[in-house]
Amino acid sequence: MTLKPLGLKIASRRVLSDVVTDDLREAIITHELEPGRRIAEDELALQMGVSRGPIREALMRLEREGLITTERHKGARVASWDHEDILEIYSMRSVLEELAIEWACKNATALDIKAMEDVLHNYSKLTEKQRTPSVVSSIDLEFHTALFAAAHHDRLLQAWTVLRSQILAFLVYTWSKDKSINKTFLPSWAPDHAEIVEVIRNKQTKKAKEMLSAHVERGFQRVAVHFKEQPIAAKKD
Amino acid sequence: MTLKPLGLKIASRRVLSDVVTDDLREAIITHELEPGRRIAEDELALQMGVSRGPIREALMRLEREGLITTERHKGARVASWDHEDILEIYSMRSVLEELAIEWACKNATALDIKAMEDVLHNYSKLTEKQRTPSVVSSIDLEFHTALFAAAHHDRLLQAWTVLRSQILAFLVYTWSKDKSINKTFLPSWAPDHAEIVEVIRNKQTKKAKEMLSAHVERGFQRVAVHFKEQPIAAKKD
DNA sequence: ATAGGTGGTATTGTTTACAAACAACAATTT
DNA sequence: AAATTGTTGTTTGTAAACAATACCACCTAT
Repeated sequence: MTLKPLGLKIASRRVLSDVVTDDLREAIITHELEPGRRIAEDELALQMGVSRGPIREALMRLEREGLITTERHKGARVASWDHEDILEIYSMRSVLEELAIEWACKNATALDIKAMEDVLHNYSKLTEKQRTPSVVSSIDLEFHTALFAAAHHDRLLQAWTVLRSQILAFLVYTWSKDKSINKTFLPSWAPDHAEIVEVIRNKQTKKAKEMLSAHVERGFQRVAVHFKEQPIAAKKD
Repeated sequence: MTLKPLGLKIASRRVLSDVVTDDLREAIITHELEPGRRIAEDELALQMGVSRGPIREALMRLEREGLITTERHKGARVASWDHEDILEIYSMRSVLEELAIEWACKNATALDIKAMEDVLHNYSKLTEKQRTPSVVSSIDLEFHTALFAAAHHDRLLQAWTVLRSQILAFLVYTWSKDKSINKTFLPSWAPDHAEIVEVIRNKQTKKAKEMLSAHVERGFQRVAVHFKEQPIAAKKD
């Protein structure tokens, strides 16, 4: 008579450097740490109550994600974004998502489709007031993450993870300054994404790629207007 | 009367973790460390005569490059490659190179073009005997690196750097086992790549993308036959 | 007054020591 | 004999001290 072992959820063995990484990422995305801001290892270690080891590890990971930049013997700074960065990020995103949806049409399981539909469902449950820039941005990227997961292409998913962090880092801030988004973007969000799920389910690869390409392009246009040749923050001391 | 300071080439302030990273990468690419091999921090630190700090940093970087895999509290292993990996890598490479050549057609400077031609020139200077798998692989990837550099797209170049390491890691080994390569691949290398330079110079974007797509596809076909459903090394120990 | 050297200070790079987690095996119980 | 528990050894995670580097202000000499 053995007890069923399930339900315990052992909390996935998080280690200090994981906690530091997540906290720092969150601080950067919310602009609690503004772009261009200097990050000293000692200062951060003291503030978070850990030694410099986990801090250094977290900084390396966030550098890989493109959220900070580092120089030899000079330390780290929160990344800042200009028009060129937006162009790079969205051009990259475009080709990656096209590849993703192509693979998703081939490899998506019923479970993968359901995961995407769950995101749509979660969005539909939001009240008017809950649709803040931060929440909608997260859900939007959550959908696309589900799409990349459905491709079953490890390297592609990893590349997306990097882009995703960078997109979140400027998107939340950008949208919070753009009230018009609520009228032009929110109403079409659910039908647009439902349409994407549908073509994947039907494995209409060609149509899927065209739709997603246009989808990403529209996203780029919405964001790009906020980065007309001027950085949102210059590198400061 | 001050001496002219130039010529010293201070070697760009390489730091211990850089040396460890490069040495380890080299060892993995040459299969001095075979795929699946366990890497213990202590052992490696002792062997290279440094402490575990720089070792850990190097391991993290190589994990980012996809040359090793790590698990919580369980350490690192040299990555091993199977058919699925090759499929992922070349599908990724295909879309990245198409984006690269598109941007290169727009942004390449005379210097960028010259850099690519220099690679062609270096290849042409090789004697028959110097055209070993290792040397030709390196020069081939060097050309494509010059192509990505010509795109002037930082994130794209970085993504290529990751793929490049992985490709080198299995290519050198694979080709060393394939004598037929010498007859089918080597003779067409120079004209194929000269053609690519030409369309970039003439900014024939559409034609360039088609050519490069076919070029990568041929590369995939050459490699894929060596990975028919069986890994080149199973995880051992 | 300015160019160039000089030293102090703050910060990163590295080492060493210690703690915690994991894996393998021995001992004990049923 | 099988399974569970305890123990031991190995390896990674973390902390804290030490060394090297870069930055900045000051000083000196022409």
